[in-house]
Amino acid sequence: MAETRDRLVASAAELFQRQGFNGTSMKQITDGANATTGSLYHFFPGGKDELAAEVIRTSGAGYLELFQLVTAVATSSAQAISMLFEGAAATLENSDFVDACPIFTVALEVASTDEALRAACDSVFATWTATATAMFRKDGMAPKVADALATTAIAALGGAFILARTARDANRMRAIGRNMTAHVEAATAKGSSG
Amino acid sequence: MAETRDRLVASAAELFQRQGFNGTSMKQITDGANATTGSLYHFFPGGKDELAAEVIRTSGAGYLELFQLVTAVATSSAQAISMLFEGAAATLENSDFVDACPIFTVALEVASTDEALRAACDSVFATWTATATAMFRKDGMAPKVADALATTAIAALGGAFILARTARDANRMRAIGRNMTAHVEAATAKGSSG
DNA sequence: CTGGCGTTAGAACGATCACTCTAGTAGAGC
DNA sequence: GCTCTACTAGAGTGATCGTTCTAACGCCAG
Repeated sequence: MAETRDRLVASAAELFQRQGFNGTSMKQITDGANATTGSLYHFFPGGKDELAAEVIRTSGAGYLELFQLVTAVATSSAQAISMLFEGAAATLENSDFVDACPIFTVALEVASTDEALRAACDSVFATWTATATAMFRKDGMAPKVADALATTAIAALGGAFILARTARDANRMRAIGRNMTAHVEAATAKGSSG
Repeated sequence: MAETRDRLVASAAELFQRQGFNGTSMKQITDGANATTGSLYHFFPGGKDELAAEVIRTSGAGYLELFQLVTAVATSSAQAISMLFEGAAATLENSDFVDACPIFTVALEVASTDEALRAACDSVFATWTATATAMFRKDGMAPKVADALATTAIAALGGAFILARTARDANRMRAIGRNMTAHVEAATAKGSSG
């Protein structure tokens, strides 16, 4: 049963995205994973911090893969952004607004209090930004411009999670998505012409 | 000494923006306010939840006032947005990246687990959105367009707090601010001409 | 001085926290 | 069969959690 470790990570990820890092207890994690305390500390001797770091890495890599899939399918950067926000809106609706991104949530919560987790979140954001930057650069955008635009898109997505979930209204996510799509379209036009 | 209540709210607000709702204990709050448990439960019989709701209301009103001040000084909507992000970037730098907005933080943390706090955060976001919407409407924007743009700007600010604080880099906040400023400029031009 | 009121003081409560520890099971290699 | 290793099981640790409770304080009214 090497799957126990995976179940623990999955359980923690789900709980973190619903109730955050500090709001989630080890007991909830083991219960959700059908595992025991002994197993948890066998796989993660570093305790909650080590488990959380693994959750952030794993989830971060998963979302990155998802984004790369979207960019592969999309016919333009703007469409990729549009699909990204629409997907997030659908996820929110389908989970009755309980599921947000665990990384945004944990990042905001522990950035000032847990250096290891802060660094882990930062690494994940860096991979996302790099991928989005590469996409925008294909449109002929200058490196700095593409990087700033990628950062903006990710920030808008993170903020959209906050607002949409707090309002329990996925249309808020969609409205933000439309604005970002238009912004990317404008930036793309300018970048490829200039 | 009616100030004890205020000190408790101020202490809680500061702690919440640094370490979140669940990451902050009642002892930390009373210590920071130079108050005792008895005083805390005298002023807030509803406990941590009631205190947090008051923090959200008070902080929310404070930021609203600040934003209204900015709009009064700014010569355009775009400039107001620019000033807003610049101010946030400066705050982050001056606090060595420990101080974020307590409302964004608490909202993301408890939106799924504490209905009263979720509603309190939602109310605050609604006042912010309404004020920003009104500003954009003065530029001739249609109601729905203005509302979506206001929502986008606030989301970008919230997300910018996450990214800038996690990266410990205020320039990330500034880059996002420049993008949003440009986006508002474009929307303003379109709104007032169409 | 006496009584009442708003506030403070902080000990004490049961619950739960993250975590440790010892005992045990299951399967592979010999 | 035996041993070794990987993993599971869960009771137990002290600390800390949010909260309750009783006692007392300072101050004004009579």
